[in-house]
Amino acid sequence: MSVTIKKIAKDLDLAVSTVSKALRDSHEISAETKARVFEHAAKLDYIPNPYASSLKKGRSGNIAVVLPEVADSFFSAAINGIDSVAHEKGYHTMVYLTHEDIQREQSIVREFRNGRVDGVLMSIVANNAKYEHLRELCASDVPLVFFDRVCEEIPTASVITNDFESGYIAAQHLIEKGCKYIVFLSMPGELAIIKHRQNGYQQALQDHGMQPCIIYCTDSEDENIAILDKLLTGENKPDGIIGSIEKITIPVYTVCHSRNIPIPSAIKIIAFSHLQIAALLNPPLTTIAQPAFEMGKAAATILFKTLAKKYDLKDEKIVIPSVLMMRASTHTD
Amino acid sequence: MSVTIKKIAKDLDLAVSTVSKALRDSHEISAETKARVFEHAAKLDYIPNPYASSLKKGRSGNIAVVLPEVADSFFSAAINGIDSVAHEKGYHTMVYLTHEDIQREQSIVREFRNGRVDGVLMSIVANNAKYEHLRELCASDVPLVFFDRVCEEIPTASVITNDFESGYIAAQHLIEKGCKYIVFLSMPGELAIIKHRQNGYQQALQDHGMQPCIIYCTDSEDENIAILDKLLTGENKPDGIIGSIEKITIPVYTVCHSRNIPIPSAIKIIAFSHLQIAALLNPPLTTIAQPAFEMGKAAATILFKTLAKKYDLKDEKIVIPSVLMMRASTHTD
DNA sequence: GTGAAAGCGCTAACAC
DNA sequence: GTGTTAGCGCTTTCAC
Repeated sequence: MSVTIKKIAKDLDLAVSTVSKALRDSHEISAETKARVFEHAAKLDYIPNPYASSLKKGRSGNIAVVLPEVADSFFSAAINGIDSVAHEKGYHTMVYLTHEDIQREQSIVREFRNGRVDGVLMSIVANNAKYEHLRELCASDVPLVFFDRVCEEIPTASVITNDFESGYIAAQHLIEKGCKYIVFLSMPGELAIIKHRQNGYQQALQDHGMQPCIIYCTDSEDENIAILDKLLTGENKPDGIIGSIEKITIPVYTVCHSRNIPIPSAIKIIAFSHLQIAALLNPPLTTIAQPAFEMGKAAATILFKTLAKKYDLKDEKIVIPSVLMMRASTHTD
Repeated sequence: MSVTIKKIAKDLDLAVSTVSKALRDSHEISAETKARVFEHAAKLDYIPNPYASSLKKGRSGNIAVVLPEVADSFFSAAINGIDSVAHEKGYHTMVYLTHEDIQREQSIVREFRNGRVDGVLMSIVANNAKYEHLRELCASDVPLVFFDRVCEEIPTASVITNDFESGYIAAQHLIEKGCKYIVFLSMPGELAIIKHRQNGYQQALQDHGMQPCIIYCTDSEDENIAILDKLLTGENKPDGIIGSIEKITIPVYTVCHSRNIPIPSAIKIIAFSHLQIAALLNPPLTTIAQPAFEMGKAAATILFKTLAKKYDLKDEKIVIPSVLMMRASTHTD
């Protein structure tokens, strides 16, 4: 096995406790002894066993990040933001993917209740109304911070973007560009962020005396293509589309291309997306871009604040606004 | 604190060792006792402390994934592949981002040598020829598997794609499409995968009696735009471009769009990229797509094989071929 | 200023 | 079949 405090103590003819204190630069150890210990530790390339000390101190030095999927560029950026804070604080980041599966989320979260991680950052699965496992996690005193996809029934901190307002802005943008029949592509389930975007959309249409129309997509890209193909080649075609989440973008463009539906002249498209490459699409896609990196960073910052000095998370609600990136899919000039 | 074996033992008037064995379904415990233990453990919602047992058994149940950056879609897909195996094996995944910084890579890897993780999956930073930290990691008996970006000086397992051949195929594809002056966009440094792609490119050009031309890009998107703008508006313009890594794609398209250089008539573009959305670019981008998910999965599979039963990693070299996705940026029809 | 000892939660000999 | 004991590597009283 590798080099331990015991070995250093033996080599220098000291007690393990002395070495332990010296390594932690305790004031009760003489400068001379500290110097000897440090030197010998460096020579042997001593690296402390993190889990031995975690067992003693009751903290692991790890945090968990729980995500529905990482393929989505939003979550990549969020992990970057989280890691930027965690690394600075000397914490290690464990990543868990739920793949939108509530059972998987439950079994993952369950394990957090016995010391593997000191805190949890989480974006919950869609299409679900179960949250007993989250309640239990909080009851176990493991701090939990939601970001992006929050569970509003759990009283803890959250970092979100202004989804209602963004939904309103997206709809208003299409209305200003002359759209008369705007469809909102939604996802089934209880996901708060989509609900809020949808409500913003509905409010905007109502404010302009227009009739909302919600279409529900699924998790299958093939099914979504079929749904959209039917919508865009049917009787009552929309002239504006709002994609409520990033992955709906690809099927929309795919159908418009395959059916030769010109964007933006026949139909204008705006999507909630974080993709930088949206600017290079054919045509460039107007997006509502979420501040993913900043949200991850803010969520991690809150978590480390409570890890450093416990305080009540439930009043910590941060809203970081999304940004409308106007491009050619809604805009002729 | 939370419920421990000790508490269960006390409640049931048993010894801790009996409870421990019962929970692990040991044959030396009576069915009746096991039943009592299981029932009581379930009732108290007992969750074992992973680091207590790891301290004892010398394994943490965690693996590390070390990546240069996670924003790139390749690495998102790779993490998915890794997680799919790790989750099945009951392991937990820790993610570390080096941001292409060798010092950060060194300090991260150093910490792996004392039990925090049982094994490491790694894609090394570019632009670097230091690997003493990797050698030390291997010397500490922590199994290391490279994927995608390997360090060839370290004798351990690796999962890569056929980079030389792909570079050759990319060049050949452009030659077949009529290109006479093909530029290869490279990155400075020692990165093996780029070197191999570049060598394949050079071989193809040589085989066709053509003169290779390598242009080195940087980590700055602005600088790359300047470099490409100069190249594409200068004296001696190329009629074919090969982008050696995904992130070079955006500046190439940006410059072509801003300078009104038509693709593919004036210039044909092919890029090494994993982006699905390449099909929606303007025009759709021909790519050499790496099997990111499969590579991550294969690398993780090798790691768990050696964690289950130690064997010599150094002869395990897996090559998973990339796929040419022919699209309109190289192809008129 | 240094050391001895207890113990974090769990496992694994080795008794009985 | 069950219990006792020692100990993984480290921290932390508490003696000296």
